[in-house]
Amino acid sequence: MSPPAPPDARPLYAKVREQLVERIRSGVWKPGQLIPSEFEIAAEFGVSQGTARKAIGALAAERLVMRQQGRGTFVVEHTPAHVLFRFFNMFDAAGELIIPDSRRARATVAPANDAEQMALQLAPGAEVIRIERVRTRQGSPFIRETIKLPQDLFPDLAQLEDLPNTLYDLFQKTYGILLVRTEDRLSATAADADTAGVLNLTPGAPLLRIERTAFGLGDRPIEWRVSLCHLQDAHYLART
Amino acid sequence: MSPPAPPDARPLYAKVREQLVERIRSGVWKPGQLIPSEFEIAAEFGVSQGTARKAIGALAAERLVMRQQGRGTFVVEHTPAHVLFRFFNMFDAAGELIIPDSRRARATVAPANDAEQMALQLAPGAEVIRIERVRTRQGSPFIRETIKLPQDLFPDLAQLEDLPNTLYDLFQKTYGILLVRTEDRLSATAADADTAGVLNLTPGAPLLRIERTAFGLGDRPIEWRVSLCHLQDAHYLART
DNA sequence: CAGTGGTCTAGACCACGTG
DNA sequence: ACGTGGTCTAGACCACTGC
Repeated sequence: MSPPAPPDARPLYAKVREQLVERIRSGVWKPGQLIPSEFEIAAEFGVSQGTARKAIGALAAERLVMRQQGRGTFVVEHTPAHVLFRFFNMFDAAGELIIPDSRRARATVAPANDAEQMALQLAPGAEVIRIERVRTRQGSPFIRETIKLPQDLFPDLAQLEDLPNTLYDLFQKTYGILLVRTEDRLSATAADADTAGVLNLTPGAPLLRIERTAFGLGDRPIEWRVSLCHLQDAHYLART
Repeated sequence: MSPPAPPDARPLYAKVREQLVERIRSGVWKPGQLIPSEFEIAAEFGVSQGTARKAIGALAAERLVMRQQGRGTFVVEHTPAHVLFRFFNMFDAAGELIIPDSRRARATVAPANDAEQMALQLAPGAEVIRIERVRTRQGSPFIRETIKLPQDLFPDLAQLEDLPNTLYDLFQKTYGILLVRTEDRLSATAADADTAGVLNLTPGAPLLRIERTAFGLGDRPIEWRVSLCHLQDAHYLART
C-alpha cells in the first residue's frame, strides 16, 4: 500500500545541512559571523532541535563552522594565522610551526595547458592565473612554488600589486571561496640549475616536492600548487 | 547549598566509551568480533540507547569499530589489506595504491639508545627490537627502513623466522596491540653510499625520508620507523 | 540572569541484511 | 519476520558566556 520510496530519500538533517552550506557559499552568512541558534534553525526548517543540531554538527565536522559553548556557532574565518595552522604543515626540529614569508610573487594569465586543465577540471579554452613565488624563512629562501588558479573564480587577482603571504584568506574574504580540503602528493627530487640558483643551493641537492590540489565547497578543485622545498632540519607533518 | 561539582564531571557517554575501549584493549572483544547491540549495551550500563549510541559512535570515529547497518558493530580487524589501505600512503602515477613486498628483514634486540628512548617514551634501560628491511616493488628494491619497537610489548618477536610483509596485523593478532594513529614527518635527503647500494642507485640520489611514530590505545607510542624511499613516478599522499 | 551549545532520556519509525 | 544500526522527535537539565 505504501507508495514507492520518494526519490529524495536522504536524511532530513542532510537536507538541512545542505541549505546551511548554501548560505555560507552564497555569502548570506559571512566569515566570522554568528549564525542562528539551534532552536531558531530548527523552527525555520520545521524540524526538531536535535535534527538541527545534527546538521550543524556535520558543518562543524567539515570545519565550515566553529561552535563555542555559551556563545554560539560562527562561520569559519580564514585569518592568516588560522590558514597557516590548518594548511601549512611544516615544522622545525623542535616541533614548532614554521612561519614563512613570501617574496617576489608574480602573477600572469594564460590559457590552461593540458596539465592545468586536468588538475583544475577546466573546460577547454579556460584561462588560468599562474603565480610564481619564493618563500623565505628567517630571511633566506627555502620554498619555490608555482600556483595555478581558475581565472574565472578570481577576476582581477592577477592585477593585484602585492599578493599577501597567505592566499587562502584572500580567497575567502575577497572572492568568497572557502577551501575545505587539500590533497598533497609528496616526493623527493633533485634541484635543477635554475631552482638551485633561486634557493641558493648546489644543483642536485635533494628537495621535497609537494604537489597540492585544494578543494572548495562541492569538492571543486580551486588551486593546483607545486612547491619545491629545501627543509633544513625541518619536515612536513602528516597526521593519521 | 549544592555540593561542589563531583570530580568525575565527564559526560556519561565518555565513561561508557572508556569501558568499551577497555574491552577491546584487554581482548574481551577480539578483532572482527560482533559486539552487543546498542540496546544491550545501554541496558548493561544503565543508560539510554541514545547514550550508548553516542559512545559507540565515538569508537567508530576513532576507527576502533566498524558499524554496518542491519548487521551490527564489529571490532576493527587489521588484515594485511586493511593495514595497507589505511596506513600505507604510497600511490603510483595513476593514483593506484602501491602494494609492496618485504625482503631481507632482520630483527635484533638491544638496550634503547637516547633517540629510541625519547621516541618511544621508554624507561631508562628498557630494550628495543630493531628491524631492518628492504621493501620491493615489482621485484626491485625501493624502500629501506629501520623499525624500532619496545621489547616488552612484543616478547619473542625478534626470534620469529619470517616477519610478515605487513607488521600491524601481526601486532594486533599476535600481541593484542591495536594501532590507532600515526604521525609521519617527511623530508628529502640524499642517498648515502650504503643506501645507494641497497636500493641500486647512485650515491646522492634524492630520497623521500619518512619518520613515523605510530600510537596505540591511550596514545602510547608503539613503533618508531624511518623509511628511505626511492619513488619512481610515485608519491606519498597526505589528505587534508 | 538570559541565552547558547552540550548532554541525556524515552520512545517511535525507517532502511538494511540475514535467515 | 526479525534484529540491527540510522533517523527523528519532544522535552529536560547542565555548563558556559556575557550582560
